[in-house]
Amino acid sequence: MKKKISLKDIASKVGVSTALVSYVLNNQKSGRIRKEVALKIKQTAQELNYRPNQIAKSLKLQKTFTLGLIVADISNPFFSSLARIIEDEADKNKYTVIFGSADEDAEKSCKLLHTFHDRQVDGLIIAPAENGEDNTKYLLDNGIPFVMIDRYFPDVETNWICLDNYEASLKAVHHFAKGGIKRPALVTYKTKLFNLAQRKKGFVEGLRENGIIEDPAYCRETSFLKNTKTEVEAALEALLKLPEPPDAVLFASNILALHGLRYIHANNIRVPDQLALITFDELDASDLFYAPLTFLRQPIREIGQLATQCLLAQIDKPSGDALTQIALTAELVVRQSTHPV
Amino acid sequence: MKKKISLKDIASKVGVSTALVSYVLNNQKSGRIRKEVALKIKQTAQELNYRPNQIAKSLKLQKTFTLGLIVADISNPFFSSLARIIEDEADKNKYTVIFGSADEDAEKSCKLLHTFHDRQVDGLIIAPAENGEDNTKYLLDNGIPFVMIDRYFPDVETNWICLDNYEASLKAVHHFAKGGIKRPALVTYKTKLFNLAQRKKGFVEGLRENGIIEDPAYCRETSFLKNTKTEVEAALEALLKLPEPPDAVLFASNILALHGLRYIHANNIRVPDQLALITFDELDASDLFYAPLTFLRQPIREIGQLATQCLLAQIDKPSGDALTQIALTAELVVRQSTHPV
DNA sequence: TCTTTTTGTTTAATCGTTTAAACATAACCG
DNA sequence: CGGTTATGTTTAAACGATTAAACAAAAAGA
Repeated sequence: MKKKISLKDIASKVGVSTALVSYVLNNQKSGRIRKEVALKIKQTAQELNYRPNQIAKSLKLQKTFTLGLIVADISNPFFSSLARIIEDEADKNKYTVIFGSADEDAEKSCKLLHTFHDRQVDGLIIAPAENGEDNTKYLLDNGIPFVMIDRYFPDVETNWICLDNYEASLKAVHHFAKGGIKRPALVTYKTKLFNLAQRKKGFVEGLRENGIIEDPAYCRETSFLKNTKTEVEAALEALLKLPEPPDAVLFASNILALHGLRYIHANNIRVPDQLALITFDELDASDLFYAPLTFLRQPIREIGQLATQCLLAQIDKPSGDALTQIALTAELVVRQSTHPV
Repeated sequence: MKKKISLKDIASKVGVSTALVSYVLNNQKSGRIRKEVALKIKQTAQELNYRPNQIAKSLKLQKTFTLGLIVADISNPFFSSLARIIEDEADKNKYTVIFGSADEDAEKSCKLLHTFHDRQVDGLIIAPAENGEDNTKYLLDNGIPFVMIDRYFPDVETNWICLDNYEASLKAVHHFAKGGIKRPALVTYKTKLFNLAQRKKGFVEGLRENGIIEDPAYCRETSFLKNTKTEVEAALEALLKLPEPPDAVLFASNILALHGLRYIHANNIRVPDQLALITFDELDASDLFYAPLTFLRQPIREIGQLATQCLLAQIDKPSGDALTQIALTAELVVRQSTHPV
């Protein structure tokens, strides 16, 4: 790795002090510097292709212009889309993003958090893991600016930008009911994560509002961290074997939907006649499935942008202790999987 | 942002110099330091929850333990999967990854490259953009370790880990031919990028080897950067309107395939009877399409791991000027879209 | 002419580490 | 006992920037 040109190199070439070079290149003390000298410095900097060492700058200024992004898995399309939007928004403000996947594991999340803090990131955008309350405390104790996305802990006061998951599920069930569905089922994860809890709660409330009796047999929870595929398959199999099988399923995430659809497809289950479907999040597959899928679209762009803006605002004005807590509305995109043609 | 504990804090609390603290915490001069003092320092560090400032460390050591990843678009599942693998591989070696999306634009790519270089990344993994040869020169001139993935410039000597795209296409055409296909078409991008050029070349060679006369009408190139969707649709429409329409299509990327499939689905084109299909890369949709898709699977894990390892090796031993250039084999996953059941 | 102000530049400290070299003090040796 | 060696710790420079403060010289004012 060839050594980069430093202020010193320019200074010695021009025959001035590094201080002067720094002043000139940062357009400071503009009135006081001899024009010829300033010009000479600028030219030399250009000639030598000078670019400031951001590490040195960061150390001195106590600011890295770096944001840390902690998600469950960057290869999950939901998070990678979010990452892209955050990247663009950060870039607009001259920030760079470092990322890490925590695999829904509070310990990994904690490790990443430390790694990023050690690197002096100016702030963090986090999709926290289950049981990640302690991590949050660490962030708060150390006054590290951060925003949560996708989920949050209702008992901890933090900034967050999330979907209104309760309302989204509710909307889904109402849509089912309007279409004549009598026994909708829910396939979700077994987890305490607030966003998923709310999805379930909304589902249950939806049943109530439509006068459908809640029966736990219609609400299946699969392992969150592993065996998801086989458990989703098992869940569907169990549902379909019920004396009165459900006539609709709401999948609480894109991953669940994907596994579920594979099963449904492989077993020639007729959608929507035999089973109407709604999924959280869109899949590539959503409109390619023989019965294009009705789904709840998250406003990913808004989430990413608001989260980044909220974070940057916090970084710029650490005093502002007003919390930003935004629950955005999901759009129900209606297609054939709930619409017998 | 609360200030972090520094070596100085520990030093003054214990009553020794920062040097000693540094030696102790880095387990250096182990023989020479009084055990009680060492213990005291370690305890105090623990108590105060000391964590070294990586920025300061980076500045001093001229090493950041950071890798830069430049892809076309982090939200493209191909690249986000790669990103995840690179992340894990980097993490195993105590590196962190910063990423940027260049949108297949050499200028954006150049900007990212500078941003990352300014931040003193130890090396870069790059999916270079069309006309990105100059960027490559910059990297070489400055002795910045880097590896290319997915594509490379055959005229520039660099490290790269890519798919053997020529062979992959060839394989696809042979498979078509074996299935009785007479007039396979190709839908690809209009670009000089080597990987896509090779995909085309392999396709053409496949035709030749199977005694099919090459006809430019069966090889459609869509805009790379925008309007891809409409151009793919137009391409398929044109193909199907030919006096002798193709009986198969090879899509040269996941995005092309996605647009193509939507068109095919919307227009009730029968797969594989009317049109057999092979795609580069898997989609969520691949096995959910009513005729599950035959596709060319890239060894993403291998690409990511080899690229990271190659980069780290370069960083550790900059003298080693032997080039790593690896073309990996695609696996043809055969399913119904080329198999009338 | 002597102060005061303005103009232009340098000095030196600082950010938080690392590390060669210097410096004490104690132990060993002939 | 004087000189060497071993042991334990500190000093100080360095990484590459920023910036308050000091400084010097020229211009303005009294």
